[in-house]
Amino acid sequence: MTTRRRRSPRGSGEQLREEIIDAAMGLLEECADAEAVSIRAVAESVGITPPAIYLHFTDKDGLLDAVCGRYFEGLDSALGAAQAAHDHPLDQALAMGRAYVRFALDHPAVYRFAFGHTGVDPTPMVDEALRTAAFVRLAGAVTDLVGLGWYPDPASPAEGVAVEVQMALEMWTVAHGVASLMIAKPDLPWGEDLRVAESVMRATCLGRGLLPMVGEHARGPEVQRFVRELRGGDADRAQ
Amino acid sequence: MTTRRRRSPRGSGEQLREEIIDAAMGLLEECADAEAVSIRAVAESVGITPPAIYLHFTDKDGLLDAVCGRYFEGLDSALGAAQAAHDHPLDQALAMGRAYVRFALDHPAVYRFAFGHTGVDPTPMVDEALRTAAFVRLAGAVTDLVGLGWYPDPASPAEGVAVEVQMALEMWTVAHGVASLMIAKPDLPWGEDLRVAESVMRATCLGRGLLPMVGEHARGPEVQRFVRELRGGDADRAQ
DNA sequence: TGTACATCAGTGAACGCGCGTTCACTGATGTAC
DNA sequence: TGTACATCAGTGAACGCGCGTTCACTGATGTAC
Repeated sequence: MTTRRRRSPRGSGEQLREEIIDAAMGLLEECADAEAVSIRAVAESVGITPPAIYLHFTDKDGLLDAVCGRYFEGLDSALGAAQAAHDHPLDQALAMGRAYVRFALDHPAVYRFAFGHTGVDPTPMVDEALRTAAFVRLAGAVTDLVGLGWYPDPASPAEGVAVEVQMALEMWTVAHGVASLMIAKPDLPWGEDLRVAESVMRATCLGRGLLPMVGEHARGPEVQRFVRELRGGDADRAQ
Repeated sequence: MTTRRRRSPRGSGEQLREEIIDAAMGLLEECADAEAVSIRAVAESVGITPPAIYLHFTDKDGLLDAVCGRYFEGLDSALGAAQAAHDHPLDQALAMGRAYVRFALDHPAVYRFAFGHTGVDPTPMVDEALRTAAFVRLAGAVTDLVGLGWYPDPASPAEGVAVEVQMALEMWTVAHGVASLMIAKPDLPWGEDLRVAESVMRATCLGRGLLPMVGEHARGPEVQRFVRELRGGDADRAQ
């Protein structure tokens, strides 16, 4: 049992609420297991009694939702910083991918928890995904790329889904794959830092642009220009 | 309570063991939640009493390990069939990627459970991964591709890890990303069947080969040959 | 073929535990006069 | 400035529950004679 905390003054209920979220997030990371995060453990960690939690959250799910919300806020903030550090949308997209993986690795247990439930929720997941600021941010950079002609519309657009949404989804998939597998299997030969992430994201960006481009007739110079541009700013882009 | 089952004859303890694994796997898929799989629920599903489980497994973890083992057996078998259906190692790699995603989507809860724990286990994970037949199979196809000159050794080999291991790891990452995110967010605009998986895996194969190839000097015809070959057998490769 | 017996797969009841949540309460904080 | 009082953030004790696991047991199965 930690020391008893001073009672909050009248108007500042919000502060304890934040402390509870902090504690829950800390326990989740510490134990690396969502089942170990109990109302009792969170309360003890904050220095209050279990029932006090219910003054700030309707139930345990409410608390865990808040933890996820906190994570996504931080994620969007990290992606925003990564985006702001670059001008070209390709650099922005790659930087956001790196930031995404890095942020996930910094909060592995929360990340696993946030993506460890099926999407059969009350809230439809499409809306949730679109409302997720992080995904919108990524899709924005990809849209800019399409606008620059890097990713021409495919010959056969699939099911009326915009090409930039498809591509943002694929980039998200790749970043998620790296983050998720690095968390699940940290002892695989990942090499130093984000080497694999960098390589696979770059390969996807390159290959994804080339696939439709060479579909009907292989346009040599165009392919080479594309490749040169993608490879051009390596030194600047490497973080 | 289901009907009481006939007692197994003397030598056939193995059969009930398999039935218990089946039941646990079924419950896991049904509830889509590992916490819902209790010893009691499994026992009731099989038609035995809880203590009988302990005649076949040391404890609950032992049972869940066996469930994962069953999954990985099936996965390797599915990948084997996919591989056997093609001659060219690139076709084999892509087919195995598709089979990986398809098999994961067929057992979403088990997949999530198998990848939902950190690798800080007694068994070192590198060994486990290398012993995993499925990964060895994929790495084999990639090794064949390297042998055919599709993926030349990089100018700067990273940390002494063989290029084919790096590439197999990246392909695994991509397939895992698709499977994992499709399971976690089924309502995203994935399109029909494995469209996104097909696209992103193909893009990775293409871009991954091009990245080192154009590193020092952009070799035009070589790039085009590569691209043509990759795109050549579309009709044959589409499942 | 018939009977006594050893084996051991599975049972029934119970254990201790930690959990999420409730409810009547307490007592420090801030306010009205 | 001093006092009585309302508010409400947090407490303490308890609830019912389902869990993993144990242990002495039962009784069908197979075997020895």
